[in-house]
Amino acid sequence: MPEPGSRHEPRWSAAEIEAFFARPVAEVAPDLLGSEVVCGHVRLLLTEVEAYAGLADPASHSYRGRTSRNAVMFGPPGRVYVYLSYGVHWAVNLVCQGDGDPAAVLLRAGRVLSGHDRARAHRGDVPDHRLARGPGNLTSALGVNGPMTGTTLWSGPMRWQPSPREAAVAEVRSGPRVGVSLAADVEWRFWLAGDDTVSSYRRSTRA
DNA sequence: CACTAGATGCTCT
DNA sequence: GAGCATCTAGTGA
Repeated sequence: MPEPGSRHEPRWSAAEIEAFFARPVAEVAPDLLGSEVVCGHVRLLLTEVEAYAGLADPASHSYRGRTSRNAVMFGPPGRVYVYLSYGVHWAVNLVCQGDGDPAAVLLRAGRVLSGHDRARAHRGDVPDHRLARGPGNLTSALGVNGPMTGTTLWSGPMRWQPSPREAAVAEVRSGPRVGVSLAADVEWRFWLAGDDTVSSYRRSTRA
């Protein structure tokens, strides 16, 4: 939780956060690099994300319409969409755009800024740069889980704040999304160049 | 480091 | 039943 007086105290209101995520998902995704999420005692700087749109994006969970799993994507922006991947790992998305226009950004990797001991308690004995490398590892490090789906980024268990103004913005790279068999060449994966917390690219064997 | 194989169980057809 | 928005351990260079 942010402590008063620290540089991590909230800078944006709920309305400002909602407006940030109300934009087109492919614009929001690269803007998230360098911003921070907090859950429990773990704080993370985002280093790798992927954009998923709706009806125009065959790789998106919302492509084939609303289901019980993806319902949150169809709601207002600034919410958390959590789903179970491969029946084993939680993955977390931030809902973008607006009501009825489903889109979200998948959080793929981050650098743990504080709470290393808590993150390691969830993840086991791995080096710092691997604590939150990969979508499943990221949620594990943060302690994010399924029941958190639908909560807001300003009043829920997982909070988000933009990059500190003084933060030096590293170079952003983009490329195809990891592991998708449809729209496998759409370059909607974004990461910070040269960062060792970024996961490695794997193309779907079906693509 | 690069690459591969197999476990895993939920979601949707 | 098919297909996963994945991970780790294992191999070999």
